[in-house]
Amino acid sequence: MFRLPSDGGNGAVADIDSESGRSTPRKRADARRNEATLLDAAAAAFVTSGVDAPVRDIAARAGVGVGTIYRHFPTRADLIVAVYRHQVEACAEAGPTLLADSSTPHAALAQWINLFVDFLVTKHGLAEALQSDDAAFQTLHAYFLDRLVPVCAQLLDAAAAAGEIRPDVTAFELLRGVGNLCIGAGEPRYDARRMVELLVAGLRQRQSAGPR
Amino acid sequence: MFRLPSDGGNGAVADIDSESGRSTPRKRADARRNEATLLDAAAAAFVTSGVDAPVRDIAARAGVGVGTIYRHFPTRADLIVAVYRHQVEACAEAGPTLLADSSTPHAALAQWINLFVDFLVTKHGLAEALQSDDAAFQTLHAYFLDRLVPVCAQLLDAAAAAGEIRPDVTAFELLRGVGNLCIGAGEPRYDARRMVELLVAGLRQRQSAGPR
DNA sequence: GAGCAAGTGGAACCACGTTCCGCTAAAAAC
DNA sequence: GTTTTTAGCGGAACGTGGTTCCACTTGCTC
Repeated sequence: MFRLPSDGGNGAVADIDSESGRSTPRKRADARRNEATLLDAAAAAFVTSGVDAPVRDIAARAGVGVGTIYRHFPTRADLIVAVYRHQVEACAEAGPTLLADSSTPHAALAQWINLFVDFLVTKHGLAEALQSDDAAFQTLHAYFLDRLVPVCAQLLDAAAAAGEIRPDVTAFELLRGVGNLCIGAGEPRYDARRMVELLVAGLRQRQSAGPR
Repeated sequence: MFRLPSDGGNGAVADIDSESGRSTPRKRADARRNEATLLDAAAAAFVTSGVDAPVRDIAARAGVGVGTIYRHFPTRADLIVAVYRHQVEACAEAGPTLLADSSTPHAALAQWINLFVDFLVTKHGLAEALQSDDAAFQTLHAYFLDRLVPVCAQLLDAAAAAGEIRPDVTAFELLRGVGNLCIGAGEPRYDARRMVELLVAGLRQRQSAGPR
C-alpha cells in the first residue's frame, strides 16, 4: 500500500482506460473536468445546431478556449463519437437480444433497424456526417462501422439462413443505405422511416420459390 | 430593315431567352463569351473536384475573376443547373417515352429510375448537394423537383393504377429516397444501384391479394 | 514551497464564399 | 471616326469556420 485511496481514487497515478482496458497515465484533475464540461457543451450544441456546430461555439458554451477542444478531441469525429458512444453501444447490444426474443430473424432485423433509424433521425446532421467523405469524419465512420456492422451482419445472416431475405446484400451496404435514407429526415414531406421500411421490404425474398 | 443580320444576328438589339421565351436586352459579346467559357470550365472542374469545386478554381480555369462568376451565376446552384440542364431535361423527357414503350408501368418506372441513378452517380457530389439544406442549393433543389417530380408522379400513378405498387408513396419521397441512396456511390463496397433496386422492389405490391 | 510538465487560451493562419467598386472596353450616339 | 455611355470585369477585401501554435498558468510531486 503505497497510497491510500482516501480521495476516491483521485490521487492514484494511473487509471484503467474504460475503452481499451489499457493502463494509462492519469490526467490532471482540471483536464478531466474540462473534458466532461466539453462533452456536455457539445451535446447541447449538437441538439440546437446539429453535429457540425462551430467549434468556437462549443468552446464558448463550455467556457474554454478552442485549443482545449482540440487537445481533448483532435477531430470533430472524436467529439461526436464521445457524445453518442452510449447510445451506439446500446443499439449494438440490442441486436443479439432482439434476435433471441423475436419470432423470426427478419422481425428482429426490422426492429433493430428501427432502433438505428430512431437514433439517427433524432441527431440533426449525424446521418449527413456519417456519409461525408470528409477526412475529419474518418474515425466517426470507422467507429460506427466497427460497432454496428458485425451486429447487422449477425441479424442479416440469420435472416438469410432462414430463407427470409435475399442473401446477396452485405451488412455494410445495408447500413449505409439506411444511413443515407435518414438524411434529410426533418423535412416534413419526407418520411425517412417509411423509406427504410420500403428498403427492408425489398430485402425480403419471395417465399414461394428458390432462385430462378 | 433597320439592320442587316450580316453578322449572324450578333448586331441585334434583343434576344429571345431560350428559357422563358421572354424578350431580353441582348448581352454584350464578351459577356456571352465568358458565360460559355465558364460553363465549360465549371463542367471540367465538376468532373475532377465534384460539384463543390472552389469558386476560385473555376474562375482560374476560365481565366476570369471571381466577380465574373457571380455576375453570371449568382449562386452555385445556378451554375450547377446550367451545367446539367441538358441531361436533366433529357431524363425528364424520357419518362413519357418509357411509359409508352414499356410492357408495364412498373417496368417503365424502374427503367426511368435507372436513368436518374445513372445520371446522379456519375456526378461527383451532386447527390450530396441535392439533399443539402444549405440555402445556396435552394434553387438546385427547386429545379430538380420542378422538373422531375411531375414525371415521376406520372409513372408512379400509372403503376399504382395498374395495382403493381403500393399507392401510398409520393413522387417527392421516392425521388428523395433514390437521391439519398446515390450518396457515396463511388465507394467500392457500396453499390448505390443495387440499393435503389431494393427500394423499388420494396415498392412493389404483392400481386396475390388486396389490402388485409 | 519549488520545480516542472500537463494543460490552457486565444491570437494567428489558412481556405473558402461573397461583396464591392474602380477600371476597361463594347456598344451606342453622333 | 470620335465621343459618350454603361455593361461587364477583376480582384482586393471582408466574414466565417477550421486548425495550429506557443507563451502562460496551474495541478501535481517531492
